[in-house]
Amino acid sequence: MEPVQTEETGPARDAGDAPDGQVLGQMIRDARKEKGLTLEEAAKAAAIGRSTLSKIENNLTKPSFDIIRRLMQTLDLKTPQLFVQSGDGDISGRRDYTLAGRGEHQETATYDHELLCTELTSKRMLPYISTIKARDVSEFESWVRHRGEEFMFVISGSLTLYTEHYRPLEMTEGDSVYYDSGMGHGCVSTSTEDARVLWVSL
Amino acid sequence: MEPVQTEETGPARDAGDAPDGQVLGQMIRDARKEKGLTLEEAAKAAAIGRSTLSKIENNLTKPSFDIIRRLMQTLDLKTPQLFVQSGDGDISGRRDYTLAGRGEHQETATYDHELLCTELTSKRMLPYISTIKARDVSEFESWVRHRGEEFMFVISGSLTLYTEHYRPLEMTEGDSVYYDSGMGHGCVSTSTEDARVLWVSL
DNA sequence: CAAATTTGTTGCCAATAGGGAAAAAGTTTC
DNA sequence: GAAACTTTTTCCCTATTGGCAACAAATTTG
Repeated sequence: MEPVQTEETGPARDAGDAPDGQVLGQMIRDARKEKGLTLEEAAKAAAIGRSTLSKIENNLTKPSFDIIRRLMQTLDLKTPQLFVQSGDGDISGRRDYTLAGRGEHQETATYDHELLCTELTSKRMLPYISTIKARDVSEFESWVRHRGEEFMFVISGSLTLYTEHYRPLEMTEGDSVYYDSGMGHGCVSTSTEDARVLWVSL
Repeated sequence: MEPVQTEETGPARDAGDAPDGQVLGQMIRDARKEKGLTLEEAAKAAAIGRSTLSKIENNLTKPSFDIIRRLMQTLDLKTPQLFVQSGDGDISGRRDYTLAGRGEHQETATYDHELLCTELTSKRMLPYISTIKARDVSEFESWVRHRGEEFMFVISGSLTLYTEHYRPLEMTEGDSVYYDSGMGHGCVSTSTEDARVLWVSL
């Protein structure tokens, strides 16, 4: 079988189509419409003037940071979309898949990582499958720690997840955990076979 | 066994400690220092005046949206932290886990979703395990479609993933895919048992 | 189809952000 | 410890934002 792995088709990159200069207003307007709010309602909810909102939606003004924040709250806008910059690209209309066991391997002292969907470089989440090599906490010289959030799902085996501020968490097949990866953390296999987990970090 | 599921300990919520009025400057300063940049270097890199940056760091001015964006690029600031509002909070120092099969169920015509780690409401990724009920594309009245990115991992069984712009993708246990969820998409089980997948959307 | 009401857009003006340059504070060097 | 240099803060000024209110457009009502 060939290492078929990635495809790049479809509407692909709409380069300069980011909230940069223009589209921001449109995004906000869409969000507002989607919630079925009028300018006045939305404006009041966000505690800003309706004119201001109008101007923002028509790109007649570059909103300030806190105005944006208020709008995000009101309209349930997710941060990511807003910050797409033309250049660092989004994944509009893209797809990438990885067959079981065909990810890109990367080994450390305590883990054996298999990065998934690596062809899609501009994606925002980082998924990988890891085989836990560590068998004892002492094998970690230092905690893994990096700003962001992390989700972990136990594919097979069982393990203990150590996280700062908390007591160790015993996990087995099918269990999952979500945590602030800014906290130090590390996994240790407790099953006879090495535990395998799926990690998604952000 | 009791429905033990979530824990809230550690440094937890620092309530009004959000970038709201004050802390934003501190965050930016920290980020800059961490990269070992001087005001001038950072300012130049972000294409803004050094005085401006100084004022922002000292909370003497409320930066505009695009200034913030430029800074985020330059300083590798992640969006989430910046937008934490006192109230909806971030997940700093938090952790939440879900034991196998104990997630919050949510059913649709074609899927049976089990939401994971739901106690951590302010998390940015949305992980859930789904059992694919659909057995034929025709069962989808319309594609699922929502702005964002999505990662999927096949836990068991096999399925066909239909996505707009692409030919259907056959997947089995251990395969994974990452795609723009703005594209219409839908899954159909092809194995005798219903396929189970782990989804993480953003 | 005109009046009434609601929704969205434009002027206008006070308040303030952002940049240049000078002053102040902090470092290093001799 | 003063001089030389670097880094940060403070003024000052112009450009823009954001809100109020008047205006225009669209929708509803009688």
